[in-house]
Amino acid sequence: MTVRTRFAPSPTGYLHIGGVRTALFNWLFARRHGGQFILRIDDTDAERNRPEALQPILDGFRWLGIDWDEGPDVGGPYGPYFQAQRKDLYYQAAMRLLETGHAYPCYRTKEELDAERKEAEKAKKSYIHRGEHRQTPPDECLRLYRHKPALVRLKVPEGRGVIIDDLIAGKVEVQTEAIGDPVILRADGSALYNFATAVDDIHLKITHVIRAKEHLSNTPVQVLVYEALGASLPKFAHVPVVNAPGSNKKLSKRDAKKFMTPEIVAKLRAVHAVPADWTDEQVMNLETLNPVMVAFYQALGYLPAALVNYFGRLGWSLDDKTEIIPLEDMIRHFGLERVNNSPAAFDPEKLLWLAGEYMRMLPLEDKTAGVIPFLQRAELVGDSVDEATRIKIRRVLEACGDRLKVYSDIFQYGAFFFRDPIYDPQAVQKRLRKEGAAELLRNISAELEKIAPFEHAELETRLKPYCEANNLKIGDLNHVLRVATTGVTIGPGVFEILAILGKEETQRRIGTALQLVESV
RNA sequence: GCCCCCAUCGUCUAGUGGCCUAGGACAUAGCCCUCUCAAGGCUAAGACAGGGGUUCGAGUCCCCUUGGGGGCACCA
Repeated sequence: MTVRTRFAPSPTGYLHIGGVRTALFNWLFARRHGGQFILRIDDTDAERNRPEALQPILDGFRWLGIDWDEGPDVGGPYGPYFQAQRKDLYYQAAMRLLETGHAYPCYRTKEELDAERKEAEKAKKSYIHRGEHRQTPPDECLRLYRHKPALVRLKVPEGRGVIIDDLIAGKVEVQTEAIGDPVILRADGSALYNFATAVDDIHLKITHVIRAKEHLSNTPVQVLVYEALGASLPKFAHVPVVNAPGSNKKLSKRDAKKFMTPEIVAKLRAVHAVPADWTDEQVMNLETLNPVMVAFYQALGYLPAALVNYFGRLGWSLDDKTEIIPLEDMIRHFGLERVNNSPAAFDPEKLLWLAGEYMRMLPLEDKTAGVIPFLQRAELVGDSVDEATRIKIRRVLEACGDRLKVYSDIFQYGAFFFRDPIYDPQAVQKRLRKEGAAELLRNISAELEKIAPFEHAELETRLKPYCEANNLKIGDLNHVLRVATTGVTIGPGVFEILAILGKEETQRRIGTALQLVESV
């Protein structure tokens, strides 16, 4: 039997990290065993469902390279893949249960139920609902239901345990005494989650249900549905939740606001992920781009491979030391046996480190192609990039070396290559407003004028003797030159910078810097 | 309240009774390299939640306590 796994997001929010991790585990497991990975959309809750929230989810998966064999856009033999379009299936299954005596209609009103619940609470007993039609014969139940549709409840068998042999959580047993007869169908004929999920998983021939740990306590009910429907059980694997950084609380999209610190807002502005004329208030209220969402990392220019590696390692390990696990290796070795059975906290710093490692491994050509959209969004290069610009970008990237961990780091290390320097007052104060700095700059300028070709090696071999002759340290010269030509104190090596800028531009910037210093 | 689950450095993890004086990684600190910033190299600090058992021997098995999580819906 071929392995079939599924991920069933509900389009109520955007693709967030915990979901991606769960989806990735499903995907890896399917790929590892040459099976199929299915995307099913749990959109039965019309109130919370936002149709526009689906596209970002699909886009996010595609960006990460998590593809699905069946689901939205691609179809498949067991469709439709939207629960909202599968209502007939649930209804039919519920009718079958009614016929076979595994379910019964329940005419109790909400008020009555609430009262019973309150009573039980008062008596300090847990409330386990058992409807009066449990004992009613199937044909009578069916007749009643046809006559007057109502809630349909599953008849939970009494006096036995339900055992879940979970691939991650181990053996879990629950007594049926602790399970109230669950509603499987509302009076309007719509299905409830626990029922719809089981019906779908049966219909989709899912062999391995890999999902978040919070569903573990739902599983006994679903197992009972499987049994009532006469279906064979899939394997279950409940993946522990992902916790918020530095906490033992589950990472939640409802936490999104908390992540919107001034630092994050500044970061989003820096990468031009939001319109420049937005107020801080507007950016703060943006719920789609924050560290809980995958789109955030895309906007900042994280390499998708790094995210996949990170999420793969969050709760799963290859061995006792491997951190960087290329996708092919992950697929080859992924297994549920090595998934931890305790929650893991999301660590953005380790993710950043991994992003840097992947960026470092990326061929220059790919890096160039990847960084261009970021430069375009910031309007540092035009919409169409000609060959000369492309070569320049490549040279800039080469000069930046391993400094780039994510694409948006280009703004920090290389923006000045594509626009005039923005002189940082502190840098100017420290390096240019020093005694003799202006004169030094003028002298260097004269020296630079004599250098040809204006290349890294030539600059270095000519400027070093100059320093020695004038009793200067190379650093003294470079600091001044760096601030004069870039406006800031950080960046690639100064000789590389000058070579990329070219003699003319270098001289022009030195001139600007001199004017700036002498104007006050 | 009831039911279920979890527990190794700050964080991700290795560990399935002797290989553990508990290994690796991120982060942290120091040093080296160096024109800045990164990167890199070296070094340091840092954990078996607590208490009982079982055993010749326990991070590893059992029980209790504590702490945490999830569920107990006509949400998914």
